[in-house]
Amino acid sequence: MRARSDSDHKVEPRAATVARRASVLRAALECFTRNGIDGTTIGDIQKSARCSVGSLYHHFGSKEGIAEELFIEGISRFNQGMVRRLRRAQGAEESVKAVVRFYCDWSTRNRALASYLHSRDIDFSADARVRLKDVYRSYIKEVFVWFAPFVASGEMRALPADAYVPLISGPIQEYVRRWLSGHYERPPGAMKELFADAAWKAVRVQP
Amino acid sequence: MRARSDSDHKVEPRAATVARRASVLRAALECFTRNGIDGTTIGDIQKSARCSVGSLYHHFGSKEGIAEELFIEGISRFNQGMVRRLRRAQGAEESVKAVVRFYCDWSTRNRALASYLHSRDIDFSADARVRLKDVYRSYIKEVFVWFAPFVASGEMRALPADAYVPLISGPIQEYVRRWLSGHYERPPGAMKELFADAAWKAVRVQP
DNA sequence: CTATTACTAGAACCAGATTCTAGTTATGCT
DNA sequence: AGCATAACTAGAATCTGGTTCTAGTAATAG
Repeated sequence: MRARSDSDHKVEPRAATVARRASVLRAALECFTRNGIDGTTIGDIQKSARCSVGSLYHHFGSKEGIAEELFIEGISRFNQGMVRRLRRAQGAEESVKAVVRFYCDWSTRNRALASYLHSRDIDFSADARVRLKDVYRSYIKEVFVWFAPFVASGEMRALPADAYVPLISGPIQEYVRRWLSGHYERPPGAMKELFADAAWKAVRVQP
Repeated sequence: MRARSDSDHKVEPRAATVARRASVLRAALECFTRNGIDGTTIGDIQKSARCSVGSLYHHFGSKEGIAEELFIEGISRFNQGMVRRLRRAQGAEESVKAVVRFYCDWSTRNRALASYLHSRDIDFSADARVRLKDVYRSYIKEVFVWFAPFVASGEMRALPADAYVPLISGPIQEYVRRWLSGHYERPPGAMKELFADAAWKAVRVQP
């Protein structure tokens, strides 16, 4: 009941592997949040995850590898949530506003991870950058497929493709970033509807 | 012609000091850009700046210290430029659009520094965070003094104070960030007016 | 001209990331 | 079942590179 079809040669990882990787990532996020990335040592993660150095290096290759994995997994989780949320929305206005609201809600609910995701995306290995770009590309495709009909029907403005994300989620993103780094007091929830309205105003047809 | 008033006890740094600090920061930015922060060693910076380890530590205390200084200086330079640009603008609409345009132009002109400024702002020492907050606070005050009359006169919407920056510069910032990390092809200049218009629409009174 | 302080140099040190060797445990195959 | 192979774990040994320390040299003040 867990073997894969015989045409699929990819090996199913052991249950223990999955658990260990997850526990390491959990531990790493905890340490990174408390002491920053540079501030945490392999030893810290090791102790917190109750595993050996060998194990860490077997699964992730390096400290940087752990950081990259955590980042990419976090982004993936966020993207999945967003797509799921979008599919429940009805119509253009609802959809645009759903993007803003989800961004806000998710960041509030997963504060530590959100903070980590904001902290970096440079300094990655070439390999990680490629993986990240793939994740991003497939996400953006799904999102565009969702919105394309609204543009076609004339409900949303026709703009250069790269303009939509900044216009819709730029403001809430910037607010959340500043809130996470302690510059703003009020939780993003307080601004949610304001930014949702602004997003819709920015991309709808008609002033 | 360079002595300070006798009531001022702060010591004027030597010319050589100023030059050395500057050359280290220049070298550091170069290295960070090429190899990332973790990827550059003290030795790299040293070689690139043609100075000794002792000198580096005398001036900056640590590698992190160099990174922080570079960051804070970069932000300050940006802020100064923005304020200067703003003072040349006439009226509310001009001013709002000037913010977007300046952000765009500056990032394009100082690409390496802009990229560095986007790459982090976490992982800083408590001291650096305080300094950064000060820089930011005094900047935001100047900007708000500039815009307050437009709100008072009813040209711009009255909103929670923390909403303006995200609404006005959130989109261009997000676009630039993605452009810098290679996700977007078109230089921000191509989007400048689009985002400037959107910013104005977001904060003006009247739909 | 002397005292003081800013600054530079580079060798020594040391923390902590990474590598290596020797295992142990699970899975697949016959 | 019993063997072969690959996944995984452990922790000691190594090595890179950040930091500290000592001994200076230049500049400024009185």
